[in-house]
Amino acid sequence: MSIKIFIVDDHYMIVEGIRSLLQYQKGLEWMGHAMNAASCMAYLQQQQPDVILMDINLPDKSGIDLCKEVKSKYKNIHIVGLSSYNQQSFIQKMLENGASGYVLKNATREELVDAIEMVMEGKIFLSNEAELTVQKNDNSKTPIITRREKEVLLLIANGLTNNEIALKLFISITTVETHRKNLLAKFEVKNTASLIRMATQCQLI
Amino acid sequence: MSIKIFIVDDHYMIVEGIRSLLQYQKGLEWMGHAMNAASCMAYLQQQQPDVILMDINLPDKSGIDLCKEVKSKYKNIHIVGLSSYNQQSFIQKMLENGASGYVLKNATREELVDAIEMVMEGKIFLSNEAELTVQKNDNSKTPIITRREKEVLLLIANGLTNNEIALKLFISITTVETHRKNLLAKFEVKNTASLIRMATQCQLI
DNA sequence: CAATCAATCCCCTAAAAACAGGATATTGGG
DNA sequence: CCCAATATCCTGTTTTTAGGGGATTGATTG
Repeated sequence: MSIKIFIVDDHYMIVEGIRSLLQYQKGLEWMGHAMNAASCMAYLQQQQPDVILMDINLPDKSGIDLCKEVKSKYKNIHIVGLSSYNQQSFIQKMLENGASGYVLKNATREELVDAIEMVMEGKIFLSNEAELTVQKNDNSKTPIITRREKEVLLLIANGLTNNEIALKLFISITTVETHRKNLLAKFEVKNTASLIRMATQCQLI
Repeated sequence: MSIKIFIVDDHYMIVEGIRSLLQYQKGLEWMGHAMNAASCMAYLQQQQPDVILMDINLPDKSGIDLCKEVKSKYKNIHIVGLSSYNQQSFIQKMLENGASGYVLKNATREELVDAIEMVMEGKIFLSNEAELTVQKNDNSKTPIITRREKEVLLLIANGLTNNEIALKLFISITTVETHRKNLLAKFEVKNTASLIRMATQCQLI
């Protein structure tokens, strides 16, 4: 029985490219594609593929979120993340949200087919380069910050002072100072400039 | 006579996708593709296409540089930039370096064909969204800063205090403060956090 | 249940940055 | 050569951060 493949990507060229790469591959059945998260979910109500190739960047919501949503409703669907960015944080988040693999958009046909077959066997597949990235950045410098801290961080990035943040969040200025203190500690920096810089690099802003 | 098309992109999926999109389009002839700048230049020594679709991000050099190189040797080749990023700075640099058009990777077949035909007529083609970006950011908010100011900006971004910057640049701390003051004024922000944020957005950091 | 973590609040001091309002060389381009 | 822009320096005041101590509450969780 063929493995049923579905693609979610808003780039025609990618969709066409994958279709073209896979079309004469036996054992695979092309079910179609969606260009955004909403139509993907709508499609899944009618039919379920075995494997979804899913772009990280969709117009209506991030592939990372969509991944979670799909997996929570359809446990048997295997998801392979698809992206041109070889960024550790994305890879990790996709896997945390239930993805079984991650393929870069410069993958070859062989890599793509491998990925599909491996995730069907319940294994994890990562593109060569993606795997390297994970290893290289595994002891990632991105600190774990709490929800509140992130909130404060964003407001700091927007140029608000501690006082303004306090007013906005209905908390004491001393609390804001504490959050800020913790952020500086977690990012291992000693002032606002570095904080914003690091946070930007960690794509938290 | 058919328009001869050549593609430079290191993503198989994109190359396949474009080939697939254009293969039954009459009036177009697919010449082949290169996966990097070097093999593109090598190919051009043998044969010259009419239009090159060129990715912005290549493994060995940026499409922006390759664009310049190709145009300096082969004036008659029309170049269409190809990218998933809809970033004004890239678009502008491609055009400055002799590109005739810029297409996003989520373009439809029609858009792609339009682009190719338009640039062959010597016109400029920009994807709808790319055009919007150019317009929106044309009166760009990126302020003009002096060499010294940029130097100071970078050091600020690296987390140095005014004092440390003063020591490093062999200038008085008051001078650093002045530069900082001017930076805040030019970026129209009122503290370091916003400054670093804006500077990052303007890709100055 | 004890322990941990998140979020809140407080005090204190010193350092740093923001803001105001100047001045003075230097220099490159019209 | 002159002017405008750049870079430099100054003296103030006020606001904001950084960094050092804490403490309390509530939720989560092994």
